[in-house]
Amino acid sequence: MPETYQIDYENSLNPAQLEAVMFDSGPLLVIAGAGSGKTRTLTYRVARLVEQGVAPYEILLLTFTRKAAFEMQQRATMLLDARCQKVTGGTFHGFANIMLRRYAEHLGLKPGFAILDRGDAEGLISMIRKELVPPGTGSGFPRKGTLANIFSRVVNRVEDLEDILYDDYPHFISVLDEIVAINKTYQQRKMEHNFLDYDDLLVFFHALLKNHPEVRQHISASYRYVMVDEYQDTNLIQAEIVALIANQDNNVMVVGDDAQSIYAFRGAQFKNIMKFPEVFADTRIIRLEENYRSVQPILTLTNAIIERAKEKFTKTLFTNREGGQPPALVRARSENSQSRFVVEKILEFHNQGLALDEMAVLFRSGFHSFDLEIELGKQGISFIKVGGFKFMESAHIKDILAHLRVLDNPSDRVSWYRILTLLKKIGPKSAEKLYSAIQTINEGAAGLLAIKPKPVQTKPLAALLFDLNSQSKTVAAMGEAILEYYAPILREAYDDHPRRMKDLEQLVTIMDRYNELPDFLADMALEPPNTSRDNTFTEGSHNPENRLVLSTIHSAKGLEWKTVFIIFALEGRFPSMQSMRDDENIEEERRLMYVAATRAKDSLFFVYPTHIYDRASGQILFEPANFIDSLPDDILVKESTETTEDWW
DNA sequence: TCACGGAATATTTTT
DNA sequence: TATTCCGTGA
Repeated sequence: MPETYQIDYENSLNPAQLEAVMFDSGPLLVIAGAGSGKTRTLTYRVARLVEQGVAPYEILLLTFTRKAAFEMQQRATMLLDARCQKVTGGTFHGFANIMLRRYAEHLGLKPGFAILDRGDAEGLISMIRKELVPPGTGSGFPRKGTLANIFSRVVNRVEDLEDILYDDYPHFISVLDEIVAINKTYQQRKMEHNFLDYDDLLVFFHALLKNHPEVRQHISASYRYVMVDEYQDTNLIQAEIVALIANQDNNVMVVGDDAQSIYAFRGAQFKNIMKFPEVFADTRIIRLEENYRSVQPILTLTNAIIERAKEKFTKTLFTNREGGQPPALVRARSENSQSRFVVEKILEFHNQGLALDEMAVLFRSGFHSFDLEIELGKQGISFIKVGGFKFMESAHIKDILAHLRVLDNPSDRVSWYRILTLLKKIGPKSAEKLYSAIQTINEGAAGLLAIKPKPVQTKPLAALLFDLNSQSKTVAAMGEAILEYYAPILREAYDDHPRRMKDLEQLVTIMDRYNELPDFLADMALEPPNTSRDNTFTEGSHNPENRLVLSTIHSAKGLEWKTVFIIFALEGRFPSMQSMRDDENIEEERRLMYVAATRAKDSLFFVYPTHIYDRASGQILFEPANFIDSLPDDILVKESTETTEDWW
């Protein structure tokens, strides 16, 4: 009740935000439109609860990335004080990991389980594929990455593998049996080795809450206030986890925007938002509709895009930002012509004083920017490309981690395989033999030393592992030793080894914070080190070197730029060919277009090339994206890069 | 059995 | 662009 608050909420927030922040107990759904101050609202509410006397550790703040959780904690701390750092914040996966280690025995799990990151999972799958499928099966068979995707979808969408294949990978239907067999072995092998992949973390945590009421009650009672960010991106399992944890007090606040749900391919159900008021009786719904980002002409257009969506919570965003030009749809005659148009415009803006990092080029898929990248290179415009899988690839980091994994879990076949094949003259076959020999000896990682007919090349590795195994070193000291051993291998394998070596040195610095090897390894899987040059770029802040941003739309979510170009706004590219089969997918593409367009503050351009040959379908693409093209001329200007219409 | 080079292939991404 | 897969020669 009306105490005096330290923070001046009333003057810092608009009425809708204020209502959400002051909301006391019970279920609350906040529908937060693009650019409406969603994060602000969440952080103020955390601060407010703490200020009012709620114990910080009784607040659970679930997000999709660690960065988001961390940022909110920081901001709340700045608003109030250090108490906010004690809020339990993290990702669904991170929280599941902690709970599973604590309650592992209830599920018959060993608490020391290792977490497989995406690369590990692919490695294991690839191994199984080689065992089960004869090598000649070639191009009609999914690659390891695709297999990992398929298996993950089965879990996240709670569907049969067969259905997933029919829906998303019809061209692989002919090898259904083999894929099913690989999946079965994959699931078995994880359990044999005490591995959990990312999906397992959620599945097991869900099972823990659902099948063990006493555990559930205990967890539920510990977290009396639950908050979930980006609720439109939760899948069924995550939504149930939220409901199970909240069950005790029902003090659960979820924040999201159904119009910005763009992760259906990994199981996100934007309908979770629609259903929230059904699951929780007496849900209070608050809409944040004031947009603080875009000028009116852009907002008019984005409202028009989303207005045509089939199913949505109705809301109309408004802004007080005056002025601005209507967005443009620009036709180019070829991909390269599109690239040159974008480059020209960027130079134009830049010459007028707009910094490069105030502009972004967005696209549906990573490869859409290839030609543009070349063109930018020619013009000497420096850029940074965000999105794609790069950050988890970094082979050198994985090499180091594999050495540590083997120490932690000597039956980790994937890691053994990795570190053995780094050695000269050791390929798959030799690695396999050595691995089984090590398992037979059963002396842990040091077992490598004890193998009788041992190839000479393994000697240095054996010595290293024996050394690490016998002496009790700190985690960081282990890292140092491995690094010393690994340096020559690195130098030979990569011509950019100095940069990679810096990454590794930083990895050792991170290791210094850990006392226990298993803790370090778990964190590395859940929170891979941000060492690559690309990751110097952080959300919301300007990239330090003032470079133009190229990004997939998925990676651009939550960010904003003064000027935004959306390229390949072309039927068959965006919306993508695969999505054009059914309505649900088309709707997702529409939301994706909405997310892309709402990134722009001052100017917005859609560009599409014509005469694009699509290899997969054999068609020539030339129609502009219908979501955009169908909009009335008074809110969208249609242009062409050619004044003379010599198209053919 | 391994290493290397060329060809084919590619949604979207977080954990 | 960059990664993965396959065929070839040592």
